[in-house]
Amino acid sequence: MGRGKIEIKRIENSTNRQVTYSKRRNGIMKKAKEITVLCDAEVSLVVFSSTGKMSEYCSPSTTHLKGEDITSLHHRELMPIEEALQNGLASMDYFIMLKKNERLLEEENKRLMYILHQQQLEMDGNVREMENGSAYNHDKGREYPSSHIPFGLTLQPMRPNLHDDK
Amino acid sequence: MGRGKIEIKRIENSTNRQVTYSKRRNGIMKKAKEITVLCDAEVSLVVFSSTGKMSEYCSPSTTHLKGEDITSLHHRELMPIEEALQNGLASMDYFIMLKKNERLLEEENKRLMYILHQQQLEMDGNVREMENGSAYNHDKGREYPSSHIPFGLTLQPMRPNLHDDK
DNA sequence: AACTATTTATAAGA
DNA sequence: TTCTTATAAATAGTT
Repeated sequence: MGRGKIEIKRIENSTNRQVTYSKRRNGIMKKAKEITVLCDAEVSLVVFSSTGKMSEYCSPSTTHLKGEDITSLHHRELMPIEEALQNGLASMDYFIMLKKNERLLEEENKRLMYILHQQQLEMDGNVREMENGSAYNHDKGREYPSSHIPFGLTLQPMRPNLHDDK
Repeated sequence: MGRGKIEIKRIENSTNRQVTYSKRRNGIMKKAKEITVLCDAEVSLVVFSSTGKMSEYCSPSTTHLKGEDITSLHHRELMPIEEALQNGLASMDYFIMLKKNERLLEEENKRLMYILHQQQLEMDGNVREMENGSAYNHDKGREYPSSHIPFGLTLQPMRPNLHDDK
């Protein structure tokens, strides 16, 4: 879409490549914002130029979960994962599932950090309260202020041989 | 770019919104591929529809780290994170940084799982070898087969009050 | 799922 | 580089 048609292959001229990069980066960022607004979508877009410079766009609700989304998100996405874990799926399956939702990955990361911290407290002999139930807490939202992170899924990390354990 | 000009605001009609989403998602994915090829760029694009369905494009070298990229990636991205952790930044800062790169988030998740497992082994009294150094391992790639995950960054999760610890 | 009238993006030129 | 503009490409509304 310009004065002439171009083939989609690497632009060898470095100056042209940079100019085209700049124009098209602006274009794709604009498109990302538009689809977010028009279609109520969530978008994460990260672009690195060949010189290593990063540009990024992230739709607002991807950064922080909105309260009203949490329950439906849980039922749509977390429950199947929880069931899969309870059925003893190995960690690779677990990650393949997690990969389907970046927010989950981020939250799971936070929760792992929390569990890790709890374990460290326990190892240090100064744990206060350590839940051992497996039920997901349906009552609370899933925002994790740095000072207090609720305990969620009971994870069974890195136990690859539980498939037939039932 | 259509029969009529539209305002960039949420499309209220659900059917139209879905149709537009589908068209524009295809469009932005195409743009992502094109800028990758034309400009030798790296792109990560993840889009969620309002119904929660994910589509993603990831330029080839972003999907799986190529050997030759690892060192430069490490210096560009991991080192600052490692330094930040060692300087005692709280977990929120940590995640904001991690958020800049989905690969890092996923890998960090795997590593947390690994550390967690190691701790569990240690608590069970059957740990075999537990590294305690903090140096990142430059010699190996960063793929994590489920059977053996290398130990990477030494994390200090959930210690929000270390800022002035130096 | 196609079709097309228009708008939008952008390649090349200034 | 930034601005311009002819043209290619994307897509809104229609069938």
